Amino acid sequence: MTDAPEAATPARRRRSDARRSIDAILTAARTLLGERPDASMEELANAAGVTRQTVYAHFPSRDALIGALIESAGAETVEAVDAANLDTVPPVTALRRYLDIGWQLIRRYPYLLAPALARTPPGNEATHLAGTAQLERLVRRGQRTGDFDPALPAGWLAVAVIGLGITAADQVAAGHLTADEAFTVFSTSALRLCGAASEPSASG
Amino acid sequence: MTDAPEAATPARRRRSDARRSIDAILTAARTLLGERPDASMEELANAAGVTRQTVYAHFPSRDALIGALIESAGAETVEAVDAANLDTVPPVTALRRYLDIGWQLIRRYPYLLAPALARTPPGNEATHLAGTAQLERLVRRGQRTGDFDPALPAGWLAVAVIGLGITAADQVAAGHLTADEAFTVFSTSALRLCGAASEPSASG
DNA sequence: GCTATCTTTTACAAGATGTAAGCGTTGCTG
DNA sequence: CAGCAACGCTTACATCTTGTAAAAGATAGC
Repeated sequence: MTDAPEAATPARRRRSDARRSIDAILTAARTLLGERPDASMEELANAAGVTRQTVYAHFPSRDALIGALIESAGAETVEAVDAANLDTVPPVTALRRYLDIGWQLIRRYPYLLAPALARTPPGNEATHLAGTAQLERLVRRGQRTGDFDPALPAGWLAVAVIGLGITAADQVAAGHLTADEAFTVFSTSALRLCGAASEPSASG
Repeated sequence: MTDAPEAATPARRRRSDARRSIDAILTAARTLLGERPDASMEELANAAGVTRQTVYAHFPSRDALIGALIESAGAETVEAVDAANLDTVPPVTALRRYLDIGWQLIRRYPYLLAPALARTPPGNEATHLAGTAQLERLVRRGQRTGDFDPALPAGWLAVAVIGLGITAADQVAAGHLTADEAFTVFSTSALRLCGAASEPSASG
């Protein structure tokens, strides 16, 4: 999950306290950046219980740290989606499951949609793209089977659905919707956008 | 249009060169921040042909400058929407016009959706809200007349449509779509989201 | 216990944001 | 046209933040 900073070195042996520090930094950054995306490196280090230089010892720059966070959350989600066996269920059901997983991602890692962090640091677009690629494949399958409207390109629908999720999360953050309300309108909107035949929004 | 920085002082008399400086700063900031949202105040000042301190003479802080930009663009758009007489045409037509105006706003002022600028500086949420309020009213009218699906709350649909526009603009910026393609899928998606009966996407 | 590794301390450099005072310049206005 | 007030420019300073660097102390692993 929480991968080593340098992706180049395949499996460098680290001392236990080093791993502990890295984990503490990532955890502290997750929570603190979720509240204040412009927190300084010093604040991050203090929250993690280490000094600023220790942070730099593991992450060469601020962008690298943020990149590790995004990478971590993205990989986790891709894994969850893969484990959900979306290819073996009807497209509408698969989309519902995908929305559910994606919504949990946004809720658990609110820092992901913090404006200052939204600009993807170069290098880790791969994971982000992997997430949308999964959705795009799902949409394309649904269009082939006739469950989704093929009028709009699958690539667009994928990013549009993700955009709707971000909008919904923003509404929660702004206090305009509760989390449950937001997920309901998000799901309904995403299904409608994909042209799915309107079905009862039964959970599960 | 380009209003004075301090909204408190109602109509303070300014010298002509002061107005010229303010205008040069705003214009330069528009273009430069559109390209590089993290441009420094010094770069902004140089682009405007003034010194950094002159910028600070008119805008007390960076956020204040950005706020003035957003305020300016927002007011301009609200004005354009008001002038479009959206209340006197069928809701679907009105929505099409609104999408057109909104799209032009995004295209003309790409800096508006730059991540670093997206966090609205406190104080000028009013104009932004005014823009969505217009859309929300439009959607609500369409729901009353039966042209739009009333299943989803109008407030959500309004922000969701705007979110779709931002997503579409992002796709253009990322080079995944041309501007024309993006507007097409954006319009189609927005209409579908509102539950508008599918009509030929005739322009005008 | 020894040693490589990790953390901390201390120091430095660069860049950005703001603040402030002094002086020259420009544009109104009488 | 002359004077005054407003305005812009220069210079200087303070602070915060990022990032680099080296040396000394602490710790884990063997």
